[in-house]
Amino acid sequence: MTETRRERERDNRKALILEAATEIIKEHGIDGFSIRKIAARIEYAPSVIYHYFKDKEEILDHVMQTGYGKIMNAVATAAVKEGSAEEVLKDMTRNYIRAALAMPEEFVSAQLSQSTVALRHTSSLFRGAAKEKPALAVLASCIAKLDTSQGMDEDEIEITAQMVAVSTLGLILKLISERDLGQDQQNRLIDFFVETTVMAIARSRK
Amino acid sequence: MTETRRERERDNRKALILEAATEIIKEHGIDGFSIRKIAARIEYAPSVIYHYFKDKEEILDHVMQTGYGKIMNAVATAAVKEGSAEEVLKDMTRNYIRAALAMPEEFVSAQLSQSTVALRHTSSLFRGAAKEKPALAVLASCIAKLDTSQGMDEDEIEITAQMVAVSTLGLILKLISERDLGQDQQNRLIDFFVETTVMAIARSRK
Amino acid sequence: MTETRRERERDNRKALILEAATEIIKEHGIDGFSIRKIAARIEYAPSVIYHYFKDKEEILDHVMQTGYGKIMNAVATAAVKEGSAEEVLKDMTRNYIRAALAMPEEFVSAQLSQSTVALRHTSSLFRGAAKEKPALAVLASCIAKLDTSQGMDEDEIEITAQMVAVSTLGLILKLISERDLGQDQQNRLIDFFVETTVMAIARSRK
Amino acid sequence: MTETRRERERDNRKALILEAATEIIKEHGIDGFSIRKIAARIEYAPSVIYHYFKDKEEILDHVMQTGYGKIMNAVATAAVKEGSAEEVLKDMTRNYIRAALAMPEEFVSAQLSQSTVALRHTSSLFRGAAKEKPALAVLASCIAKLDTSQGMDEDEIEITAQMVAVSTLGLILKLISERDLGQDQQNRLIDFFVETTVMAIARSRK
DNA sequence: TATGAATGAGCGTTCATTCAT
DNA sequence: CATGAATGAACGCTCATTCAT
Repeated sequence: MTETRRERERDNRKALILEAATEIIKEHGIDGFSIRKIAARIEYAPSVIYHYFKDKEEILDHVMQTGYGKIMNAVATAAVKEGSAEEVLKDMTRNYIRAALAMPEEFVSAQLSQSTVALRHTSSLFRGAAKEKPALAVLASCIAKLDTSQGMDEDEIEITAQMVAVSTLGLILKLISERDLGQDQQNRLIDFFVETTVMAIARSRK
Repeated sequence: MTETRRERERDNRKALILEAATEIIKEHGIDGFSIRKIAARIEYAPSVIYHYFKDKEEILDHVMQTGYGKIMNAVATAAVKEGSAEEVLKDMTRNYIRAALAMPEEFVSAQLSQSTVALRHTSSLFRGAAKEKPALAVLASCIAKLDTSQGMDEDEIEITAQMVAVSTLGLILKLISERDLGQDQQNRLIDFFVETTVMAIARSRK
Repeated sequence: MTETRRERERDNRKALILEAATEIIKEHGIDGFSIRKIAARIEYAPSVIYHYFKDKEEILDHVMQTGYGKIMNAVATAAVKEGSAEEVLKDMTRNYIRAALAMPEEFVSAQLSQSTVALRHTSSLFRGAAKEKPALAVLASCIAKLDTSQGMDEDEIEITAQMVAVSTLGLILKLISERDLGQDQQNRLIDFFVETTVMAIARSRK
Repeated sequence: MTETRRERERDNRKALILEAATEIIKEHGIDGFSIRKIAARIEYAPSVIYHYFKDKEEILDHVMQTGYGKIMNAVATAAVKEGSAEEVLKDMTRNYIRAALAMPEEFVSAQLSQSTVALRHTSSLFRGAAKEKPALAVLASCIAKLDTSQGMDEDEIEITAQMVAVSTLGLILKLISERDLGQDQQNRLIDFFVETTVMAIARSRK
């Protein structure tokens, strides 16, 4: 029992640290993130952090994993909505973009980290990815529901989903990089992207 | 004569520094790049570097311009080739992807760096970018030559070019991230991407 | 208890740093003063200093406050003595000169430094300085007690105090510059200065 | 002959360097003064400067000497004017202050430099200084002409001149230190100082 | 005479990390 | 479990100076 409470407390403190880390990444970017800033924020000595995490990298890995989860939720939300397959696909893409833009630093670090931990989550181009990766699976199943997908085999659906995924990722990353674009232009680009991408798939077989 | 030799030697040394800088960026990314690392690599005192370049930024600028030049060359090569507009567009995209994959670390760090210097080179989503950014200009002019572009105004051509650019970037970045994919799958993805993207544009107005 | 010992040790170390800082200022002047020189002197790594002080400025502030305190003590000692206002004023001036001569390098560098930190402590010519600057306040209140001050308004008392202060400062700085003068001549100059200055004020309104 | 022309050219270049040095001190202060900045300004390589001057200090010494000369001229100008002794004394003091404020950095460095070269020029508190130091001589002769000086012996006149000199120096240094005072307050202080100082001497013996 | 190359010391500051307590 | 002390490396940059050419 005592054992369990201790563990709970320990987990609480770990969560506290990760929370602080996330906020710092949000505010200072991935490069401005440091153990000492976490310590300052949670009002502990920097060395305390090493009781809970091996090193800086371990913390980063945790933050990325959490971020990935948030994005997945956003995508999944669209998936369950009603409407034509086309509408659902547009919604999903839009949600994905919006969710990513809402946590730009976390997103970028998650997507681009070369750390093994991160790659385990984000790799999505291999053959069969649509079966292993939940995000891709949702996307693929949505594409499969389009009228035009009649006649597409599994492989083709997967690769189409992958193309949508990478294209969207490209847009998001550029939008994050060039965050000073202005709201108008940003919306214009997103709208255009969503419309043309979905339309392109919808028409691809006609 | 002596004059010229001196200049040559000076240029040699500048090149040496830039070379070292490029390697460091390859290994440590743009953020891990430092004057002192250059100095260590070329086995000179750090202060020497300031004989040849005003500051860190100037070096970065040179490196990025060089990298950018390589990419531009690859793209331009396709631009002058004969063939239908569609063929040229496909070639250009392919060349862009290949060129980027040939210098992955440099490319990634340049594209994703938030540094002002880097952004100066890579920003391409603002309105009017097609006029300022050579790479985008080439792409736009190519799109303008497609049959389907009849009736597209300048704005629409620009935003289309931007969409092609970000999508391609997304693919490249993922291909670099997941470099263990295997040659076959990589080719398959690139081919599919190029075909569907160009086709999508080619059909967009019909 | 342990708590207290720790604090004591911490304070000890802070004092050690400040001591070293003071010595360095003595030897190299305020502009030759550096964090790294402190570190070298106390034989610690430079970064240690940042455990105890926020930055260079905070250290300078402490050092100057201490120096200022010594001077103030000397002046204040005279202020509480009995005797005619004239006598007190003479004593004060004399004590000020003596105290300054006892810590020449510190005094000079503090008085002449253009650093914001130093100026914060030494500026005294602005309107209203007599209210903000303790040293000037003491001087002004003493002047106000002279018979001749009848009829002087606050402004006039302040500016008179300022004139006494700058004149005395001038004497001190020259005495420090020309430290090889010889004791006799030094005393002669100080005596003459004190007598004539006080007398000049004492008679100014008659 | 050739010899002489060479020498002339050499002197020209030395003067050029000193001129540049003076400007730099004016603009960047004594601490911002550097060999490299001189070199940049005269558009020569830094190392050239070492052909003409042993080191940084030698340049500084020259600059100070020149500055001293300028001040002396300002004081002398007043000395030859007509008017009552009191008026001349006031003018002299005012000119001295104005001249010093017009070249603050040079003045401060000259007055406070501990370098032997500088001290040779600025020392003025020793007994007999009024005979050796032109500036003090002028001041003393002026004081001697005041009505009140009847009965003052040489020694007393000298020490009075010394007191005027150090007091004025004190005012100047503080005015330079606190350069942000505002023109009004600066004028107010100078006027008050000149009036009260001269009056104090003029009345000292009555 | 003048040059450019080069050095080495120095600056304030931040950092991840270790360790004894 | 938590602390504070401490380290050593790293950062960009400026400087006075030397030296071979």
